Parts: sequence; C-alpha cells; structure tokens
Amino acid sequence: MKDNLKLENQLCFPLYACSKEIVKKYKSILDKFDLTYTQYIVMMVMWEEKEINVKNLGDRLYLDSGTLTPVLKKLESKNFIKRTRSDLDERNLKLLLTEKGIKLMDKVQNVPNEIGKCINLSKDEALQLYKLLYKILDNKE
Amino acid sequence: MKDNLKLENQLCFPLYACSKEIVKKYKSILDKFDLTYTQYIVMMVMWEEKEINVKNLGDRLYLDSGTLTPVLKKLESKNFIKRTRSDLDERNLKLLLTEKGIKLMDKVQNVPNEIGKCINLSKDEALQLYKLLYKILDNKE
DNA sequence: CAAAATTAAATTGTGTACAATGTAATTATA
DNA sequence: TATAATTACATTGTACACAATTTAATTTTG
Repeated sequence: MKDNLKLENQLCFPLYACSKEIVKKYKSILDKFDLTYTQYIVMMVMWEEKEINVKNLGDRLYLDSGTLTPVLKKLESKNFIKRTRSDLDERNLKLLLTEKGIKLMDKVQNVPNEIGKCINLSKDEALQLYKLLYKILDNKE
Repeated sequence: MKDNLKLENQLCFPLYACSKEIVKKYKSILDKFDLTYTQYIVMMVMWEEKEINVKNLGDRLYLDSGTLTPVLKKLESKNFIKRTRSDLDERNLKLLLTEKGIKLMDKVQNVPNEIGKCINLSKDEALQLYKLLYKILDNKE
C-alpha cells in the first residue's frame, strides 16, 4: 500500500478532527448559556454588527440559509435576536439583537479564555496556526 | 465591545471554517467514487488495517458508534466492507474489506493529490500546520 | 459461582451542514 | 414596460456528529 492514502499522512484529517474536538469542548462550556457552537458564532457576529441580513451573516460564517434559517429561528425563540423583513427590500431578513441578546455578551466574556486554556499552544504557535488557516480560507474565495 | 469576542480574534473559528470548506472540496472530488468524506476516511483506515472493530476505528477517527454504525451499514450496502461479529467476543463487530473495497483503493489513488492542489500552502507551511494540529489533538487525549 | 461492573454496538433525539429546489421580491433588459 | 434574470430566504432530503440510553456479551468481584 502506498503511503499517500494513509490517514497519518493527510493534512486534512487532523484539521477535521481538531475542529470537531474543539467544537465539542465549546459545547461543554456553552451549555450553561443555553447556546450551541453555531448559535454562539452567530451571536458573535450579531454583537459586532448590531444589524445584519442572512446573506451577509452567511458570508461571514461560511454558512448558507439552509443551515442558518433553523439556527436563527432557534435564537429568536430564545429571545436573543429578532427577525423582521427589511422595509426597503422585503427579500432581506433583518436580524437584530434583543435586550437579552445584548446582555448575553457580558455573560460569555470568559468563554474565549476558557477555550484558550484547552489548547496547549504558545502565543506564537497560535498566531502561526491562525495565519496558516486564513491563508487556506482566503484562497477558497 | 471588547475585542475578545470578535470573530476575527478567535483561533477556533478559522479552524472550524477551514475544516468545513475542505470537506466540501472533498465532496466534489469523492462524488464520482460514490463516497462521502466520512466514508472515505473509514476506508482509509480499512485499507491500512484490513480488519478492525468499531471501537478501534472510532478511536482512530475521533468518532463514536452513534456516527459510525450508519456509515458502516452504508459502506456494507455498497459492498465496500463486510460486518460480522467476532467469534472470540461477540460484542465486537469485525469489519473486513471486500474485493470491491480493495479495488477502490486503486481508484482513489489520486484524491490526496487533487486535494493538495486546492490548498495553497508550501510543503513547509503544510508541515507546520500538520504539527500544530497534532499538537492540539495529542493534548486532548 | 452468582451478582455487579464493565465493555462494545446500536438506538434515539437534537442540531447542524449542504445540495438542490421553490417562492417571492427586485432589478435588468429587450 | 412587460418579461427575463437575479437575488434573498425558506424548504426538502441526505448525511453526519454526539450525548444519553439501551442491549447483550464478557469480566470482575464478593
């Protein structure tokens, strides 16, 4: 058997496995805030943008409406966001933070720190990794 | 707003996004072999091991029986593997390659190469990334 | 040795992901 | 300006992914 099909020689497998393991870690941390990882990254964009439509949100998160629609409905049912159609263009769904959604930001302040503790990389290594990942991502557009 | 909750300052988000984008790329390449990405990495382990049980397969792939059972049934229905209980310990499900499963290895020889072309990293950068990812993974055990 | 504990898979329920398609609103064009 | 093309979002169908539970087989222990 040639080595090129061995799992240990793949670059993509550790990427896939690592992503899953870290999302799993997030789950254990986010549970107490009644958030999933996907809901959490949606909220991160909301805290930055205050107002955004599904299309632009999807562009930021590399997700499409098929994934986002149910997630956004869930976040609305939890009263973290509000969903209303734009007046200017009724195709656009305007996403807005609620009071509860704004308050959530304070509550999760320590999440990035907690996650950081689970990843045993030095500051320099983390930065290296960050740059390599964005180099791949930027190429895919 | 503090910067610690900005999406662009997270290390985990590009990991998550990158993983998804690459799996998507795999999908387009693996389609012609009637394989999904998950089925493909299961087959990679099978080609290496010839025979393995679900538990050990899951340890290799960071997947549990809840995920693997339906994937393995699918691979069996496509005649790539055979599933039989072990004689020595009936709790163990013995996974074996079929003739068709062995032949599949030749057909996908070029997949790693095709994927490589989608990732614009130098050999050195790819190795760096590989090491950083396994450093995180090894810590999670 | 019999009951308890452990182990391996399977099952169930929830939540993504994404391709493909559908629908309604808006924009471009003949 | 009516129709065609495009756009934004929702829906449908398929395939993971994982926590929690169940079931059956094996091992440990009192």
